[in-house]
Amino acid sequence: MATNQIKNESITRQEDDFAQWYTDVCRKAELMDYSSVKGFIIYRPYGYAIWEQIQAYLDRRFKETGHENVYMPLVIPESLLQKEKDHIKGFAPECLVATVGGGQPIDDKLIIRPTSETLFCEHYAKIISSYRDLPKLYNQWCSVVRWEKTTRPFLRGSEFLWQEGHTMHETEQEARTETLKMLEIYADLGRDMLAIPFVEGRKTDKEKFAGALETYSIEALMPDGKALQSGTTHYFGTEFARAFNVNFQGRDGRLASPHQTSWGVSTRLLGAVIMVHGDDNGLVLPPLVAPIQVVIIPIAQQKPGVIPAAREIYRQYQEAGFRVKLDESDHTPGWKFSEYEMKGIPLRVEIGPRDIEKGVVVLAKRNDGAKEEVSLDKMIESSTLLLEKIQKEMYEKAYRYLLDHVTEVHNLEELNAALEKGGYAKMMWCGDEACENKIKELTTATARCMPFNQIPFDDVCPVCGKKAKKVVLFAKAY
RNA sequence: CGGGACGUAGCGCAGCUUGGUAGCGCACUACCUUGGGGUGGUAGGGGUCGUGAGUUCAAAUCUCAUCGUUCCGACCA
Repeated sequence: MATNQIKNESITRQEDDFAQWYTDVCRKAELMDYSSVKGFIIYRPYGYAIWEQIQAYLDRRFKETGHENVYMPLVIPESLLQKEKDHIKGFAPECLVATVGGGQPIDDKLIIRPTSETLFCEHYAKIISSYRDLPKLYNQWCSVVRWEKTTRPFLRGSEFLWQEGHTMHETEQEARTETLKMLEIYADLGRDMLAIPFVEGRKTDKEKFAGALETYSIEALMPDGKALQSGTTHYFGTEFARAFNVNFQGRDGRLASPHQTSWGVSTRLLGAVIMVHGDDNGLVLPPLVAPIQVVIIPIAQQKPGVIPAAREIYRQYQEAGFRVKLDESDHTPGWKFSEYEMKGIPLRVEIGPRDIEKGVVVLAKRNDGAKEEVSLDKMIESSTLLLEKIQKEMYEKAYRYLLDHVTEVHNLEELNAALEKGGYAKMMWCGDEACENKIKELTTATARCMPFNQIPFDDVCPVCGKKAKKVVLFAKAY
């Protein structure tokens, strides 16, 4: 029987209820658990390990590009957060506020950080005084709190883990370059590690970050046809710097305001990985992000010679640098197959009496269920190639799906049809927010981004009929 | 924040309509069996029925409130 016909009965099938499938996978693959407070989840070891893989990649890339890690306080005095008016306007509705400390009321209430621009600015004001102090390229790994009304594991939580980079630059050009450079690193993460093709682009004014002059994002497309904003970078100009009195003496001797950026990705990326690659048997992890890349399942393990053979195989994988697990527990092989499929482990190695006799192992790919027998001396080499192949196949599958779900539309009927099908409706747009609002009203879809790849294909905006200026992707979004 | 559904053992559920002091499957423990797709069996352990009030001789069951989960909307990474 073909592997991919065996369905794990303990999770809802995608086609029956995609949202329920997602929640089932999150819990049954032991990625997370609910806590007793709404929107605050427990990141279980396996889920956290995936995040650690992402962290390791990004942390290396950040450091290679000159960034330093710092840590800012958890709380922001209300008075500080209020200094930049667009910023506070954007975040005030979702702030969690501490009003009592040690049994006494706190006069200047403490806001649990929803993001840390203000803290960074306050600090930068103290440590920047000359162009020689620039650029400042800081990043922090932390969690932030935003009091969300509707929460879903990884996709939207009241607390989530992320990194937030905050940089200050001498010139506008340098800051703008930084904004785009960090977006590229995020796109690399998708392409090189997560096997997710992100659409890169600029946000419309309506969708940009509170207080930013420009926001860029990477957008991923989920199998239910909805888009997921997976990371953002912002160019702030000097607005925050001026509000917080961050200034420096320039090369010309005059006082100037530095140009600022911020950028972040969060544990939402886990949600993207789960949805983009998962199937009815559970999670499917790209090899490069998988905490365990290879799982070894001994068959008839109580028969003499099986466990020693399995351990020897384990040793070889370890020595070759694979992230490998050997499961010697006394569950049946069938149980173990299901278990590790649920957890999305890219490659399974089966070793039993028949294989030992023949001097082979069976290798099974998680992404498509394909099985093959290889001789022991080719095992490591084959596994290396298979993991590369899996990574590539997963990216290509996701990329094909993306291409199939970008539809050029020339009028509102086509827009509706494209959104009905799922995915992005690619449209020429006049640039007027009123047209954006109208589309949202009619379809609930929002402008995801103006992609970098701007190839005009029509002259007029389908909503108002005026001259079109930009290519915009609309989609329903998480 | 609006609308729906749901909270009973670690997980998934039945019991509620018609109140009488809690049950099933999985998981867990022990032993046997089996092992190449969640083996089969025997014997066990575990629950103040989300929480708080109320009605009643008596509440998992009826009433009200509250908290949480989930789905669909509006708002946001």
